[in-house]
Amino acid sequence: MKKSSAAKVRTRLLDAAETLFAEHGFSGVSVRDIVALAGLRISSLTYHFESKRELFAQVIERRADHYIQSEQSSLINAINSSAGHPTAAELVRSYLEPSFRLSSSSGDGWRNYIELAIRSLNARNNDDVLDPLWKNMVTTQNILVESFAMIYPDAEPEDLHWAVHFISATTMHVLLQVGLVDRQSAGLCKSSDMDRILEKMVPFLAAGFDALVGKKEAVAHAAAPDGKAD
Amino acid sequence: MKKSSAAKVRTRLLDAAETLFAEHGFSGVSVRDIVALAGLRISSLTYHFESKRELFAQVIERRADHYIQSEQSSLINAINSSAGHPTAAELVRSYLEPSFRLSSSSGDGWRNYIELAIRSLNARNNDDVLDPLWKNMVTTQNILVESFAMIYPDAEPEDLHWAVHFISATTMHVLLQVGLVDRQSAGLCKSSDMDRILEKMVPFLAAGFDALVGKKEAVAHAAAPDGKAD
DNA sequence: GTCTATAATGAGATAGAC
DNA sequence: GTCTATCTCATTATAGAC
Repeated sequence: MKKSSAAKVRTRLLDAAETLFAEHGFSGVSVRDIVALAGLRISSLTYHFESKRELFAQVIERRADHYIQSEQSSLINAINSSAGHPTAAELVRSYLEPSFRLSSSSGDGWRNYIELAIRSLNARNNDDVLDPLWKNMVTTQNILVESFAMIYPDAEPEDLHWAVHFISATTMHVLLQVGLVDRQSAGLCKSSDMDRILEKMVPFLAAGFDALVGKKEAVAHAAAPDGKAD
Repeated sequence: MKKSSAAKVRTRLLDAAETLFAEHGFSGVSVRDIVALAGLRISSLTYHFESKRELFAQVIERRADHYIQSEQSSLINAINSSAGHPTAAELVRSYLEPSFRLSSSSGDGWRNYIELAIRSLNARNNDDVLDPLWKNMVTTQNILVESFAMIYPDAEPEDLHWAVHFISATTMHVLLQVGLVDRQSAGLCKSSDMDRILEKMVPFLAAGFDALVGKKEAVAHAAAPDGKAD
């Protein structure tokens, strides 16, 4: 019962830390809170991780590769499966889908992780621990930019970056599942209903993208059925 | 030098707290940090504010009315000045403009305040201190929903709320000025360039809105040049 | 590997001189 | 109104028994 529960204790500590960090942030949580939730003692935490900060680092690291890979392979898959010419809506959907699916998967683990990652990356104070996550996020964004560049070959690079900026901004905030929309709509919309949000968000963002980047001499949303669409 | 600097000391403490809370969050800052930045002693803080939490509450409260009023009056103004029939782009612009203007106004005060407010509201753990801010945010959102309902009378209420959700999500994240777009574009776009962002963001969001809400039996992104557009 | 016990430091808040 | 000095408690981390 010692060797096998060793790994399990480690996992329990990571899970507890993930939950609490997601809820209250790094500074808002004490190691006492963490070991209490895990049903352990402080010294057990120090045995498996050398410090609170190191524990945080490993919480971030644990799911990082899986998360990044899900996003990037989904994008690459969308490009390949459409013979290198996906629609804007397909690209947006393939960008959103992995995060949304993971965030609403069973258990709170992935939701907590995604919220923690987003809040950490959005903080002003950028801990070195987050550097790999940052780097991979930049890569993902650029895959999206380059994918869009393929279907909008005349677009200004600046506009592509702004559009992707807006897409990721919306995405990151939506993934936080802040309850504002629940309250403003008196319960008609739920910020946790990721399926419905995906359905509504894809056309919203695709049209925004087209308006910002796909104009040139044609108008975006009015009568201009030339090329582009098929 | 005592009476006149009394108010100034209070302000210095509020300013220091605002700056540090915006940078590191409530839990990430100690009262020692705050009084150090203000060039004072802890007991001075306790004299003017009874506790750290009370200081935080007054930081939030200090600019709340001005902030909320700017947003709401800008929206109401947009409706009135267009004789009750503004365009989607006008509405979006009037929604964004006050926050953007304040955020990039001289000094860091407003930028810090807005970031602090957004991060606090987006936290899972909702302190009672934020209740008035929450309430006013919901009101603002509903003004926007109702304004859009005027120009899209056939829209489903649910879609209006989702669209406003996406608009506010983008806005809140953009206002945080996270440097992702700076890095992904290698400096071509700056997340602090609020003027340029406003210029690009208005058509993006307006088109997204139109695609989500302004459709009905027509298709969103393909050739369907009937009615609607004029 | 996990425990109890405790060290060492930092936290928020207060007392009382001036 | 602001200071110095201090209280009290919570925090991270470690020592050493088992």
